[in-house]
Amino acid sequence: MITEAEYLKNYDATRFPSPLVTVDSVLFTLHEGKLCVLMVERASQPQQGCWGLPGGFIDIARDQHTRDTALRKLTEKAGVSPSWLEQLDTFSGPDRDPRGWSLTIAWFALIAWVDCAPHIASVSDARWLPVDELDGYALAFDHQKIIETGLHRLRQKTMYSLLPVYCLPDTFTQAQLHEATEIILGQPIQRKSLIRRIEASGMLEETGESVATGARKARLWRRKPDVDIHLFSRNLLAD
Amino acid sequence: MITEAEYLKNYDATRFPSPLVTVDSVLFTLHEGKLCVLMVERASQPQQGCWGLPGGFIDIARDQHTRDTALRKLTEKAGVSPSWLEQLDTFSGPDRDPRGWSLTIAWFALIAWVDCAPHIASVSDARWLPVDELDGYALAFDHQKIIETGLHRLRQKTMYSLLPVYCLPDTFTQAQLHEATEIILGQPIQRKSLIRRIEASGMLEETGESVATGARKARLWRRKPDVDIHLFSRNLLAD
DNA sequence: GCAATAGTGTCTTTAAGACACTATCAT
DNA sequence: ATGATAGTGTCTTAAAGACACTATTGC
Repeated sequence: MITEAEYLKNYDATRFPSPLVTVDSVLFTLHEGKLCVLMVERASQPQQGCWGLPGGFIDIARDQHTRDTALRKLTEKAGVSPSWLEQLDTFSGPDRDPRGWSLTIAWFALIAWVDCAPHIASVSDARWLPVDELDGYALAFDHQKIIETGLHRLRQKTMYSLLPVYCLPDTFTQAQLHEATEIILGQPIQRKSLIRRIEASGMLEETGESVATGARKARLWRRKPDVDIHLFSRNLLAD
Repeated sequence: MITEAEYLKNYDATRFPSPLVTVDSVLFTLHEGKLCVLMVERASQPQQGCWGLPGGFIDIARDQHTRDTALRKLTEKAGVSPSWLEQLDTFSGPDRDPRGWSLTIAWFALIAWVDCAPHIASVSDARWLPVDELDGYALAFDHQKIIETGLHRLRQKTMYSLLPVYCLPDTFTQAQLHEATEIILGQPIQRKSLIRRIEASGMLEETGESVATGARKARLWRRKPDVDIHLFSRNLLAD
């Protein structure tokens, strides 16, 4: 019987073959009436030239969690950290990456288009692709499946929370939230239902300002500082 | 510019330091009116003698997914594969394991107590621990936190599905499902609500048999073969 | 004034909560 | 027959759906 200290002194982490571990993020935004996902053109092998999710290897010297890895890679590509970031799922297996048995920890993120538009416009390898046009692109590895999982999470959570506010700028109108919700869910939503939810959630507050949108001015709203997301006990579109 | 084939020929997966990757499972069951989690007494270092979740390293020669790793380890410890198995979350960081930067993929599982009682009784290192008595045990690594995350998942999902049926034997009465739901949620549930949900879910069917429970006989139910779980659009206990 | 968008009032619908009622079985 | 547990009927309640109504603004 040895002590833990003795055991650790002699421990060799490379004795057993271990999987290749990466972290990838599905970052959604809304732009011109479409739901888009941030994709990066792969500059190097493998799958060079394909479009892949922003991600990469964990830097065990710098990252305290895989969340840090996700944030680091997203900040590199989008120039800003997302408004929403949560773990999505992991994807693993011997065949998903030609380099061998691999595992990716996928994160799910949201951001307002305006918050990163300038940065993304300035780089040539990152681009917002509308999710309904992904068929036209060669996607790397199993990233198509990861995106679908992210889409499913986005739609589910939109049914029982105000998650779409994290796709909007700091201040926004009820109409913007309404449009965002309809784009994500792909069907019409009663305006009244959303307004009731804004009230009931306690997540949002009026800024006091209004903006002209062509007709009557609309009041501006923002998320209360440091407020947690509110989960409703019923879904929208319950049929 | 090199081709992918040339690149792969020269690829060395050990060039970059990579995290220690494990798979752990939170397997819950119900026994004697208590919610229990399967724990294993650690036979070797690190954290020898502590109680930990059943889990271990991925065997990249045998496991096609981390799900297979979870199943392999659970079958070793519980002697049977769980009725329910889904991915829970990942936990990572430089300090959670003394061997170095580590990552565990946590799975969430349910099984009926009777299905693995004989096997667990036959081994000395695995035991069902009631979740409300875990304070009395030295738990390994961050397994306390992983269990709490599993508990949260179990309680949330119980509010909008019939998930507790996966903690019950193949055939069961409405009263058993009712009791299971109340134990998991920790508060009384209207019998009528559950009966309505059984009907509406389309997941269950009567076996045609009845069992005596002391008074009037109760009808037996089972899950329809290969049926998917039904998600309700409202939660129980919505207040 | 009129068109257009913002915002409200209120009736209907759905599924849960509450709880009393009836049914069946062992004794 | 009685008591206990199984199972039903039905009223109330909470929140979404539907949709018509009023309010405000630019022209």
